[in-house]
Amino acid sequence: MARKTPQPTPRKPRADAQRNRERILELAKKAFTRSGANISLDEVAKQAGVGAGTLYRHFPTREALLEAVYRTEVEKLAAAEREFSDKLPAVEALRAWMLLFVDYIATKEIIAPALNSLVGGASKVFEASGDQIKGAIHALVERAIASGDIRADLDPLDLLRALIGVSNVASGPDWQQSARRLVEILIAGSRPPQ
Amino acid sequence: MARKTPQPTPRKPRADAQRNRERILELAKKAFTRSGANISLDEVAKQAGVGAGTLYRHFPTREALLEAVYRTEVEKLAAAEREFSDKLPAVEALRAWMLLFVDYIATKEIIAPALNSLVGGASKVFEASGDQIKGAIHALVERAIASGDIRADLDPLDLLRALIGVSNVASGPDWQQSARRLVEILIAGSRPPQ
DNA sequence: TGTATTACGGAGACACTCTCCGTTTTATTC
DNA sequence: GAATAAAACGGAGAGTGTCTCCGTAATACA
Repeated sequence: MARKTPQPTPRKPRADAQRNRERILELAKKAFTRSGANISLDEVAKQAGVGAGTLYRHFPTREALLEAVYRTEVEKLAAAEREFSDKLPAVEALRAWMLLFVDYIATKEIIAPALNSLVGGASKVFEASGDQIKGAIHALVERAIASGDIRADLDPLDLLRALIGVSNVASGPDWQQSARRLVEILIAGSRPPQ
Repeated sequence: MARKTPQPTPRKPRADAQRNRERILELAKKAFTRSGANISLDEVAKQAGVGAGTLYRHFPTREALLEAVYRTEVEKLAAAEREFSDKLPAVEALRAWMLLFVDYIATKEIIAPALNSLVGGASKVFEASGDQIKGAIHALVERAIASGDIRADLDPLDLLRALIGVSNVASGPDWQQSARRLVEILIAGSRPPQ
């Protein structure tokens, strides 16, 4: 009967909690995009019109907040993998996905400074949401290997590392072009020895 | 006549200032290597046995300190470029240098978290010392292009970005191997279309 | 040795992180 | 529509790190 409550204490979650959570996410994304991943969390709380305690209750750490903010985007990337794999030849799918990854960062759908502190430190985003990303590139590479377009001994994570790396050096007006060129280099370098 | 003093007020720099500067650098490198690039600077000052004011006078920002700490290493990288270029065929020189770069980070001669905060933010290391690094890879790539081993339209900085990127994801016991594999991928991907 | 200059040091103002707990809001019960 | 207990709020404040300021000390030079 009870749908989502395994135990005898069912209680509808409070509406204000839900509201606040969404509002914090919304304002946090704006703040991160505007000022980078190191902005004061108290400041984010203020902008969202909540107390610091509320923010920290919903998101215990900065990284938890970052992860929540970008979870949607990460899921979109995972979805794109499925779509590309359905519609495109193996190598094309891989290329398209890598370019999409780059574009997400270029257009600040995912901000580079976020990846920066996430990947750099003892972060969790690329362990939690990261599993999705890893799964995506893993599937793409596997298919490309099966089709014979990519060397069999290629570790998908190598490519991912390089991609993330480029996003770290995201400075200068040229960087997006550079990222695209790098995708081509990576793909070319991943082909099997003829 | 006067060698290093453009103006009429020549005065030998104070010995204690020089001593302190060196001592700070020495202890800072240890501290960075041990605890990462985010350690408290007041703590570094304490370990070096100087006041916070002294540390900040010598190195106004965290990045200034990081740059000074790693300047020696950066110069070694630049020197290695010259040596490799002298002794090795173009592609081999490029490969050797890229591997050396990776090794420096692997062996903590240059710590990855340092590069992390350096490259990510509005850092200066890869503008100041960075010129040396850029110069090195530029020379290597240019020679490899001249010898026909590398595509003529390759931007040397693309390779550098990828290298730095990998160092960011420096986690897990496998990462050094991954970095080496990536170097091979990058080189293979940089060859001219046959 | 005297003196001008340079550098030192650490107290303290300011900023950010994160927690604790008294107060308020909400869902539910009657 | 109250009454009640549970859930969530908010912001003061303790803890920590950053960076500056300026009275004091060390040094180079005459």
